[in-house]
Amino acid sequence: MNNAEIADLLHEFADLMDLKGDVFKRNAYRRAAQNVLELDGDITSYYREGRLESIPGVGESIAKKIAEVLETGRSPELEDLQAQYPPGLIELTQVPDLGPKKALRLYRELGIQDLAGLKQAALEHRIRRLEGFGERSEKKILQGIELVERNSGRMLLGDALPIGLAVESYLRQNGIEHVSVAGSLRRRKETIGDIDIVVGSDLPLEAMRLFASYPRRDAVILQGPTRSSIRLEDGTQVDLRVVPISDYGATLLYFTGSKEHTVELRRMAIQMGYKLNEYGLFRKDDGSVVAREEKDIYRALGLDLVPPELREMRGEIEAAKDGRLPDLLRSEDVRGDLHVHTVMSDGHATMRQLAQEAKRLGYEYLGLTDHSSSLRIAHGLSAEDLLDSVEEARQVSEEEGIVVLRGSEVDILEDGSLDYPREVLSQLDFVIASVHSLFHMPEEEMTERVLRAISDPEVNILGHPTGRLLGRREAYKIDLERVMEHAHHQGVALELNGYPYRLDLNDLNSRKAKERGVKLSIGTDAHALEDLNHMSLAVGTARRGWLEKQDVINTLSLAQIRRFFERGSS
DNA sequence: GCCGTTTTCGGCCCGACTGTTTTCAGTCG
Repeated sequence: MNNAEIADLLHEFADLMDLKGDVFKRNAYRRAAQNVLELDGDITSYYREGRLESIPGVGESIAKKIAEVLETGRSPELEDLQAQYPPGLIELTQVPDLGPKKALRLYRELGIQDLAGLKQAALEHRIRRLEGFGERSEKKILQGIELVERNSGRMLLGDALPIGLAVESYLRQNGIEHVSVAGSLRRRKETIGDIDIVVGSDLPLEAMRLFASYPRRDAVILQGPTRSSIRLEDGTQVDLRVVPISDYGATLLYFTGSKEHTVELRRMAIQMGYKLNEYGLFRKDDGSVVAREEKDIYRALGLDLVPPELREMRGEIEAAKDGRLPDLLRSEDVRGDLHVHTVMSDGHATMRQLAQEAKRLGYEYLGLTDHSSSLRIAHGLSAEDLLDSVEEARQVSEEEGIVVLRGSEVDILEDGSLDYPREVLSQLDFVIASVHSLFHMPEEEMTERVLRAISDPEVNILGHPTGRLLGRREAYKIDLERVMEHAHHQGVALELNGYPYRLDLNDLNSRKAKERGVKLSIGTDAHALEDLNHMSLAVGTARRGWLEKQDVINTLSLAQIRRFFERGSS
């Protein structure tokens, strides 16, 4: 069993504790699950070495449960608990305003066991007859079920970010000074639940009116004194909260989260004799104000300002305490995009158009990486066409005043060999090697396949190293630990691919790579001119992975990056 | 169930909102 499976098991314990009504045990299991999921290394080695209890949140009892599951593949205690409740009960709590308490009552008093049963009971007006429920609750439940069925998935960062930033800049351009996206969007999480915007204004009605007249809004769903929601033309909902300017900093901190991070800040506040809420940091005894701005609140708690992307309870509090927060990568550090497709394979823009756009974006160089010949579906280039385009790249470079690097995204074939012969690859500026086929290999085979590929001295970057597609395809099974070790040894960079469905490596694996001394290459995998803008998604993910400028090869100057690409010829 | 600049027991974040209630439990963020 791997870390994720153990984490799932602990989450199941947590869900069941929720039903039992023990929120403290629920929280304990959740914390343990989170830490197991983000564990540096394999949980089985912790078990073998008797170090399970060194994992934060894992004590004697949870360690025993983990050990038992690793040994026997089963957890009798979990099975006993599961037997006490129908398996569909947890899904009931996905319906808004239905928590464990109500779900349990619906089960006990009406025999409702799952979403389907809930829907039927609501339609038959059986719910409104329960004490504490009424007609309105019943209607809300029906609406809630519809929401769960229709919208169980979250939005991609790539969809939410441009929308959120556009609304933000609209408000700013119309005179609102204190405005920011909040929530998981501000933290640049790979998927987003809601687009939340926080405004600080002493003229709240004005701000609300401005928001309600956003040009691309389709309808105003809700408009109150402090909260408004609009629906945009494409169906996306955007929520706005307006607070007095004096509360803006604390409110933004609060709505940015993560929940776990802000809970920790509040705990620290209490220990110091303070109280932290969405209005500010106050002295517990006399209620006087200690701090109101984000950075002042952090400082008063003895912390450096934690960038939003790091607020995930992954060690940022300790780092902020010790002045060890990373100096995170910035968009302006990136000197070129290293993963771009042209019309020669499956892209929509020509080399020249891409060069012009890259120059407009302020890049010094642009790496073109069309697909190789075996990838028929993407019109992979023949070796001849590829080599012919090397000369074209030189010409475009001269004429457009930006360096166009001719590379390739070469397929890693079944046996780990590459899709072009070495004498072809050696004439290119750089090479990305990627897996595009046979995703279901056993882990050992896939790992060997990739290791062999990056052993080739012509390869400079391993493209989208896990192959996952958000909401569409799981990562393929591969021992990233070994891949990172080998990449480090070989002087090969791992890619952080900024394509909205990929973001691969993800935040956690990017951080692992960095910690192992592996360099990252961030690229957009652009197939059209506007896709070059996906660099912001890659940078956001890189920041969540604690990456700094020196961890990323395409922050290097042209001369330096050429040297990096020369690894094989030395 | 975990954990210790108050600690091996007694806490474990805080406030708003909603719908159902005449004083509040449950849920959410």
